[in-house]
Amino acid sequence: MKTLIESLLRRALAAVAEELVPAASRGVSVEVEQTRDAAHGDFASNLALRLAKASGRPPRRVAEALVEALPRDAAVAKVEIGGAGFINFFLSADAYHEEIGRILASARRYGRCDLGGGRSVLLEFVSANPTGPLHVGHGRHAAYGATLGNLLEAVGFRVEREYYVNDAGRQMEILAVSTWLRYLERCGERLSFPANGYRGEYIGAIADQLFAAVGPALRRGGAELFADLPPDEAQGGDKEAYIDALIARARSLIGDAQLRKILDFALRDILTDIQEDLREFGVEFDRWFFERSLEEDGSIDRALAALERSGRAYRKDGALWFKSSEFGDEKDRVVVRDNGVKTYFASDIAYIFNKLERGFEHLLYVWGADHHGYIARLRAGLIALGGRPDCFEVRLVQFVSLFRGGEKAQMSTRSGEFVTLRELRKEVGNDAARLFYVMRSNDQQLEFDMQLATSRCNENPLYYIQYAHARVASLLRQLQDRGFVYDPAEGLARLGLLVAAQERQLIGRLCLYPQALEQAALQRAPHLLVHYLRDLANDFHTNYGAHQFLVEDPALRNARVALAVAAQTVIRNGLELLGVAAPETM
RNA sequence: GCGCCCGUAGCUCAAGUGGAUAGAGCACCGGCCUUCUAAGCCGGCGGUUGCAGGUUCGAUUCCUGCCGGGCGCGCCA
Repeated sequence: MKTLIESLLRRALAAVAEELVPAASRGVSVEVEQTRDAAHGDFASNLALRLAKASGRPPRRVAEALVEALPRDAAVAKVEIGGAGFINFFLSADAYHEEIGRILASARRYGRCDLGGGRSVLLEFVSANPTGPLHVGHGRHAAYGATLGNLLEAVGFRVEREYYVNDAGRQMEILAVSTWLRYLERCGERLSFPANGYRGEYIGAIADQLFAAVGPALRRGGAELFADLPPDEAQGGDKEAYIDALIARARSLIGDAQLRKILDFALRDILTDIQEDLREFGVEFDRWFFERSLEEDGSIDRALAALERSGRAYRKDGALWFKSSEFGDEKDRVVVRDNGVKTYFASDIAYIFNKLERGFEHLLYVWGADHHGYIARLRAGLIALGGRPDCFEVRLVQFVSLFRGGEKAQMSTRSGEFVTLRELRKEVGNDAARLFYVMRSNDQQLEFDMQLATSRCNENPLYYIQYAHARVASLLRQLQDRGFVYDPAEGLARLGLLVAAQERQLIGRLCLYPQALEQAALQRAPHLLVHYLRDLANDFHTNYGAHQFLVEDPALRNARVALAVAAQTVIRNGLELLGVAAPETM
């Protein structure tokens, strides 16, 4: 509909271009927008305002000339000039009714389009370190990323969802040592737990399983364990140096192979938990990509070699540096430390190299807001490796504050005081969690009110939207109970009977769905879809309260029911993209 | 100090990437249930969009400078 009006305007512009300033009209793009105010019609264009200056005429005069030259079309009932010089288009009722017909005919597919043209997008999200269960912050990433993937698919992109598992590096060794120490406690050793260790209760549970599996085979005495270690934080020392020394000690006492076994034991347990958690949350991944594989298949070395070959890496102070400052980063970054250990950043570069090698046209990352400092350096890596800068996109998700009974809950993986995603889901349910997580703009900090999410009153947008869907289902059941038969074809043919303000409002809102969907997808803004659905539910409830549906007159009855079914269809489609159930009864 | 995000009604948030009179929900006040779910509907109240400039036909939106809040700035991961 929008494109139709744009083409009409373009033809009008071409017709009057001679009379106006030709050079000016050539550079102007024709823009048509939906109006916010019904008094301004359905669509409006600011074309005349934009041409006014170049043509040297008042905007309204330009608008008059354009309207004069506008071709006629059955879908356009009326054209007016409003405000400073807006051209307002009023659509015919038929144009709307045809759209309702498309909703009923397309049903579950309504709103989908091929804007993306099948272009491939690699969507990486969550990617939380497998050092503990997912907490409520990860839940927001999961809900946001999953919804984003659904939206992009709905508008025609081919989306691959990927989780990057950081199963290599120092934090994994800390995990292994933390698990081993808890295991030693199970064996009867008394020891002080390192400040930098993972303190969560889940470590103890893993240690229990480890003990059950291997018995006391990995037990070592406290004396040899702690002899000659540097001071921990509590003793005024450096907790990083202390944990590194502890890792080295563990390795010398039980051997590298055994430490690796403990690491894998803990990793498998935690990762399995994460995978189950996400699956239960309705968040699916096409691929779990392991950081370790980058080292094992030589990807890191290949990526570093590529940098060195192209002169984008150099040696200084015994370390290998990437000249990221040449590509927009604020300073160069170390990729191989002077002790020969590759940095996390080296893995990231190798991973992005790998993504490019796999042929993805667009790389979309969802990161926590605290990672914004990495955007510049990773983009630098991408450019250095030959990627197009515009195929790299990062969406930051701001923090979640959880409130329970007015109390703000603290979240920290190390302290073990966090609230897990699983706990949250259990308390408020998947539907409330999915909706609340994406209800706000991703770059807005989220205050997640668990009491609101569980409340069964109308403060809760989840119930408001779901209730609209259930009401239609209930209506259809009532219809059957009363011996009526719904005739969709007649309903569609009789939509002209629905001329009340509430009905016209609802019809208009329904027709906006494809654009709401497109906008939410292209702006990476699922919250726009939530707001649209809330508004739609509002229009539905208003209309529902204003009219009787199951009336004797079959024409009117079928028309009203058809409209209700169309509303139900759009609500169901929208909720599906959000990963929220559309219940038949409530 | 530098960088990123945010600042809009009493509260929680929108505002289709520069459009027309800045919108919802909650809270507060007042109406509507013997009829399809009152988990609902209708009406009212509520604003110098943090402050000061600038850009232009037009600014919550873009630019500059302040103020306030969050986060980040390692040969950590």
